[in-house]
Amino acid sequence: MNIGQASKASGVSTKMIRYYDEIGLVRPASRTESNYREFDEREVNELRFIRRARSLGFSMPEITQLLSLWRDRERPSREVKAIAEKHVRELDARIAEMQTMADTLRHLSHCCAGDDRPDCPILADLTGGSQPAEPKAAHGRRR
Amino acid sequence: MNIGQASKASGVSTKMIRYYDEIGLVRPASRTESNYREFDEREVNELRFIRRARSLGFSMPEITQLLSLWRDRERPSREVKAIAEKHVRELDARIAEMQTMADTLRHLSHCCAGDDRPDCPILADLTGGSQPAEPKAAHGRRR
DNA sequence: ATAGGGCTTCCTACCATGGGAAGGTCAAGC
DNA sequence: GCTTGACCTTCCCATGGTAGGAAGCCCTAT
Repeated sequence: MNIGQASKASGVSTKMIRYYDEIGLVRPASRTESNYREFDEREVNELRFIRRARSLGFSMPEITQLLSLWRDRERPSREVKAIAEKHVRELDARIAEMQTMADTLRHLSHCCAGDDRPDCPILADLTGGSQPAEPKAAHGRRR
Repeated sequence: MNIGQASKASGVSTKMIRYYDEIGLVRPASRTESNYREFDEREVNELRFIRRARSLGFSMPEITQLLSLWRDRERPSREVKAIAEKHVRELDARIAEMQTMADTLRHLSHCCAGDDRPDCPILADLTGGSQPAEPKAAHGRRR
């Protein structure tokens, strides 16, 4: 199987297959006489594995770990589970962050008339934001 | 005010201030005789604006739009609101995507014993994933 | 006047991905 | 056997937002 067929079979672009090869995520593919990479079912399965893991948001280092566990028939499932759970925690953290952003914006949008007038709580928030702009009344500056 | 002071006052790194300058997000700062950039309160406010908008997840193109609306005292708040709402929709979409990933992984984790044994539904999913691997038993392939 | 720190520009890297060019290779049809 | 077109190879470039660093100029305080 050459790279194009492996690409179709795995759903990973030829670009990315070469890249994974280059960074050592998969073992360097064997080559034909004329220097073409050649792939077998096993390697295609690895590519599919990577594709699926990427689609679940795993980082490349995580995938490196997962791949080596996957190759190891003696692995303790504990280790796989630990990686997955850590990743879930990271996802949850990022979700919470974005949720906070979205909620803030929803609130501001809700308060914004959205008509022809220029007054806009959204811009007001961006202006002042978390920093209270300048106190201006310099003598009694709190904090 | 030179770039270092503007950076402290705005919370934007000098690196990023120069970058925003370079890509034209803020107007090129005026220069002293010795080619130092100089900033006034108004420019520092713009930098704060950008920082706050970044922290709400707006992209640079969106911030470009927001900044120009912010500078325009005649803007209709409608336009600001539209940008914010579009961004909220994008955030929600990305949140939903990540939520799906997290839920999938939570389910798989839940099904994984997480002990010394090698059997692992997480790896099994990554192997077969959405693609049913190869049917192998070729005659009766469901779906 | 000298030291130090701030300023300038320019180059590099990150990460995963894709676009494209230049040139070698294979297979099919004549 | 030769042409054609599809495929392969490597190499370079770009993305986006941020950071690190080097070389060299400038300012200020001692």
